[in-house]
Amino acid sequence: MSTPAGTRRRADAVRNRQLALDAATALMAEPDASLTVEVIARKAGLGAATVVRAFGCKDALLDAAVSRLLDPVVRRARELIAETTPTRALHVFLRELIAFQAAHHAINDQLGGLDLPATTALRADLVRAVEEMIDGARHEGTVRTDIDPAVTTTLLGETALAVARAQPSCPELVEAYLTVLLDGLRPR
Amino acid sequence: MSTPAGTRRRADAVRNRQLALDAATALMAEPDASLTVEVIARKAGLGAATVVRAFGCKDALLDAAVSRLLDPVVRRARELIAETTPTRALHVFLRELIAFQAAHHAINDQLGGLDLPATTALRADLVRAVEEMIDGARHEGTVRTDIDPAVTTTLLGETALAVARAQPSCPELVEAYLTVLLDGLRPR
DNA sequence: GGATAAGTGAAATACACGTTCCATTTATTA
DNA sequence: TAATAAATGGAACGTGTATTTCACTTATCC
Repeated sequence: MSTPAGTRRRADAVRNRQLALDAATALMAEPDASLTVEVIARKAGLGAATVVRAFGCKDALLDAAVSRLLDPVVRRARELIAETTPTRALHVFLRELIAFQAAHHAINDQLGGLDLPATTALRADLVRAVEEMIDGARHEGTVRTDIDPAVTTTLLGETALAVARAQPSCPELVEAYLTVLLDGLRPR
Repeated sequence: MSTPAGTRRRADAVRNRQLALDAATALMAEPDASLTVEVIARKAGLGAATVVRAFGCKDALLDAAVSRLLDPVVRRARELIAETTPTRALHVFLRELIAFQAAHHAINDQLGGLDLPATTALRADLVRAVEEMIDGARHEGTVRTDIDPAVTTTLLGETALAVARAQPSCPELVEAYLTVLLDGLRPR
């Protein structure tokens, strides 16, 4: 379904698709990059038409690029769940998530009202993983049980994103956030 | 400097300026409104050219509209500071601020990288007011003193905004946020 | 009411995009 | 190497914007 249908795919097309993906991914780590097809194409050393053709449309390219960045984050969440206690996993992961978001805030800023299927699926995976951490931490007695787990997850996700956004102009924010939020989440 | 320079200003021009401002202000309360000059003009019953001319450029109109919405919020902050204890002021204002932001999230979403002088000034006033509340609450012993007041203010502002954004899809979020954050802010 | 300058808005312009065309180039295979 | 289909990218196109133009309308003042 994704491999040769009736005809062959040329090697240079495959390589160029990869170049476009690399360029887009790299741009997402650059604050204030504009992420237009032109800019991505120039960075990849390709024409704009080639970049678009390789993915069908611009949004598909963005979806692929974001997914590639998000995938290791989801893996990391699962790894932490497997290797340590839920409480520790939650604390460590939250800090790492903020760092990731701060380093790629194009992902959150420029991609507001877009339909990116692969990205959406990965985000769901990520939410599931955090919910598992919170659920485990509740059983360990380190997270309050008077707030719905799903709401707690949303609260964490949204506020962490906000902190990541604002971090560039206030580096101390992250530590303050983690201190206040994790304290506030403890049972009374 | 803002009143008649060498010639007269016609009454209908003044009235139309007001209509444009009203239209823009109203649109900011409508979620998913597009805030283009065309849309604003149609809503005001005017031509696009008239709307632009009344303010010089679109951004100046947006600046005026946002300022008009933000001004009462700043006044309310000062009123609370004058009328009640810092701790109570902080709690009440935070809840009201979130409600305001949720009701006008066009202000936060569509106006990302714009230069809006009046709005920026008002935002600074608002930050100052919240800093006063936090400072007072610290002296009352309800807010921890191991975090810099400015950082605390930033933390409150950014996370409150995030919660307001997400509220539509999760109404319980606001109460959860206020509970967790204000608990987390208490001295240990 | 008439003269005059101010104001109006539909249409033209300018610009930044994503996307598509198509004449040319290039990989692939025999 | 020749034949063929795939791929390329500069240019054209379509769309959605803000802004400007200009022939016309209207408020203002005598």
